[in-house]
Amino acid sequence: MATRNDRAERNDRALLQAARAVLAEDGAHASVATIAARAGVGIGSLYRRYRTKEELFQRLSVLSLEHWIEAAEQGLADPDPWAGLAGFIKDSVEFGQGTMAPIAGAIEVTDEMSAKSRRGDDLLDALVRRAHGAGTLRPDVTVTDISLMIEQLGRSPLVDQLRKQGRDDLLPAATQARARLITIALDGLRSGSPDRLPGDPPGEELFIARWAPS
Amino acid sequence: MATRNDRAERNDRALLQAARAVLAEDGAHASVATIAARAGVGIGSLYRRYRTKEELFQRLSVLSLEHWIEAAEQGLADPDPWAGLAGFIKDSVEFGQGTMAPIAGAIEVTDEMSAKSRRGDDLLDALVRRAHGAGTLRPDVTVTDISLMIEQLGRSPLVDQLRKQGRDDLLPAATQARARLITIALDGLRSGSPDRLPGDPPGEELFIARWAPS
DNA sequence: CTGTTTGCGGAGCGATTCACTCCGGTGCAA
DNA sequence: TTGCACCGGAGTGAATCGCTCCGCAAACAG
Repeated sequence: MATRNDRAERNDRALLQAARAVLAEDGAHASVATIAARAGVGIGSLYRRYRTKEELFQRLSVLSLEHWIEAAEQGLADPDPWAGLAGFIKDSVEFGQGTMAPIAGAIEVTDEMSAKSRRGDDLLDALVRRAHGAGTLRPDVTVTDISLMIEQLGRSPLVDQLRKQGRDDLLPAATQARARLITIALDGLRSGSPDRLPGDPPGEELFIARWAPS
Repeated sequence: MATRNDRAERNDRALLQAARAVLAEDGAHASVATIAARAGVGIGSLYRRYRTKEELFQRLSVLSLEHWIEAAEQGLADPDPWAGLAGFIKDSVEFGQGTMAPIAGAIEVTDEMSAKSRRGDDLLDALVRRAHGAGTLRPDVTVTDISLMIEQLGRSPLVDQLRKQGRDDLLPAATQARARLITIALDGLRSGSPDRLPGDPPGEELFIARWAPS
């Protein structure tokens, strides 16, 4: 029917997907021209849908937060506390939650964003508490440790760069290599690890501060 | 005595240190103006010492590789194979070896760079083989896995961004938080981990390709 | 103390890139 | 065929890039 709307919707999806990819590759200086080109869409069309670059990134943030919430809910739905937590971490890392980090502080946080962020934090908190209760998660690990790990593993310099160089042939190998790292890290999260974690447990203020305007 | 040379040398050190810091914060689009300003040095002075931006980055690469080699030698000097490897990994991550990744492919690789890189690879290989022989390192982990882990942990988006925002008060907490992640990852590297690592072992071609000109 | 040298900081240069505007063209709806 | 909604991308001023050049001050030789 509405072939016009169909196309518009397809363009919108392509734009958001391209924005995520370009953000991962170019980091903070991702340009709208690159995003539009990657989406196969004119710059003019991008600006009809989003009045400004910031608005596009805000929309992208909301979508990422929604994915994050959904993944946490799925993890809680798993009857096995450890499998639920591990699946959530794997999903978040592979989805690329960490790619949002470069724009933190550079865009204004909308009410919708902070609401969804709070909701996600609560879910993750429940997920971690449940794993602690079951005794499968090493007791000295905190929620912030896990958030930090997801962010740290979520940006793969190697994958980003290979993509930028157009070495798409090596991409599967690089992604697989990262999957191995995730497994290693997850094993380190299990109970019964030999070393005590050093230092004081990190607080939430680390993650709150970064979204403050610079 | 040679107060002139003294000052020049101090400037040079400040430049290199600033270059490393700015590279960590701004990534690929680190500008010479920013580097000079951070070092408290005029742009003109920077260009007396290094004919071009590329030359500065090449020098920085050599110094990083030298640190990498030295850390590996120290690790091999440790009589305990596991402690030697773990210390090497910790040192490399905290030194920030990963911050060099953004300029890979953007600068030409000098002969000195590739020679030192080869030397470092050999040392790391020996370090890993020794740990495997002692049985303390999980057998399915390869040298590439470890290189990748160092790079992945070596860039801390959180630390970089907090520094960019001038929240120096939170820096110690953020660094400490990363130290916890290193411990977790190291525990995951130990023998006796429950999960087999997924996928095929990654090959070296991943790291070789990235230094090729795009 | 004087004249020379040496390294210094930063204004300025052309080229490039940025986010964003504006308009002629295209193809669907009637 | 006519009207028009939407599209792509050339164009715009501003900002930033790597780099050059020059006036200046301090350290040297005499």
